[in-house]
Amino acid sequence: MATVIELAAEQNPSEITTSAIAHRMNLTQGALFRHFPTKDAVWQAVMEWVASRLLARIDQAAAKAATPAAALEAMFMAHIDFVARHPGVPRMLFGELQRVESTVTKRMVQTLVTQYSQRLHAVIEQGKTMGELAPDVDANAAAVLFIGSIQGLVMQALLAGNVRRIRANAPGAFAIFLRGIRRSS
Amino acid sequence: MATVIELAAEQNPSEITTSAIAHRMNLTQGALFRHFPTKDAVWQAVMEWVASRLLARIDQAAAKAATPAAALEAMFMAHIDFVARHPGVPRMLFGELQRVESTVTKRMVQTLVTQYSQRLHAVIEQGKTMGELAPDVDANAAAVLFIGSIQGLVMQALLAGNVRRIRANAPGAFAIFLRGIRRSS
DNA sequence: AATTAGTAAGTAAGTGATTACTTACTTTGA
DNA sequence: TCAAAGTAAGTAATCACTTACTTACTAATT
Repeated sequence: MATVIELAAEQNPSEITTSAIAHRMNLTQGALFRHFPTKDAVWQAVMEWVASRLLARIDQAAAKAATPAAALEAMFMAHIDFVARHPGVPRMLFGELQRVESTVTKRMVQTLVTQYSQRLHAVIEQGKTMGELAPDVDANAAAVLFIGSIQGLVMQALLAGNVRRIRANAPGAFAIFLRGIRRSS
Repeated sequence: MATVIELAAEQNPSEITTSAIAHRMNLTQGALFRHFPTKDAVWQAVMEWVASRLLARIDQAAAKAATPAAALEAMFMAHIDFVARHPGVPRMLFGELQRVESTVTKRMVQTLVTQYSQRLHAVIEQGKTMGELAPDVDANAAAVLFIGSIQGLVMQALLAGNVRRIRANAPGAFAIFLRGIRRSS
């Protein structure tokens, strides 16, 4: 699984072959099929790994924060950090969403995004009741914008071919987002 | 080219075969190679078509607007409209950006995004000097967020499998974005 | 303690399906 | 008449997956 994520950082995830995975592990291609029945099973295992790790990091970051706005910022930065550490992950997730047929792996990404959105929704609503965020904010739109901001940063990194830069640009993007939902003083 | 964009709306763009394109055009696969030397040449033609049309729509929308903020909104909605009309386009662009090697088509997407960002940058700076937008706004971060918002909406549509809904959710997302860069009264 | 049997993990060389692209030949229209 | 546009049947490469066989180790039986 670590090998697949590593390869996804170096090439188009949909073009990762079983041969490439095995070769990177210093194995022959056939050996891979002693441990996974199909290639799709490999992807399912990888997706499961990604989903659990990412959500755990997000939750951990949010738990430490004092206020809802601080929680959003911590979640944002934790996500950016996760992506910077594993540049192959967003590529894999995007790639899966491209599929039209409802494959098992696509559905796993769908549930991941759903769970992510629910967490955002909860924090935003909490921020509204606590008076930290504007009461007329559309929580759904804010969640979309939150995830979209990260996507935008990732895209910029893909364009520049520089994954490190994503960390430098993240605070600026989040600042605008927060200003867009914060209660005006 | 229209056929490719049509197919990209129905399946993973990277899995579109020359056979599928030809069949949709009621031709045999070989006939396609009378008009294009390679499959990549087809993609280059498609990308050129997309880039010129999208930028033209954006410029047209911006020209009609009275103020910079109105121009941003018009550009946003024009982009959303374009995507809703051609659901295959964002999938193609995302797919190209996934590539690691610097292919001709990837570079075309890169220039498209660069030109797009330059236009956004100009409008935002204009809005700052006219006092409509906050003077301390990071124009680069704002441009990333603008494009990211659209990506977020597209992703939501891909998740739901419903491209129409993107039009309904667009105003809410843009409202938060604008609030994030507008000069506080 | 020594032999035997069984098993998980590996290799190397297939297989059939699919793909972009080619070739030899035919049709069509100005 | 001739060139552009089309067809049908290739071709070589690549892919996921299979098969036949080997190796290293463990457990059970003698």
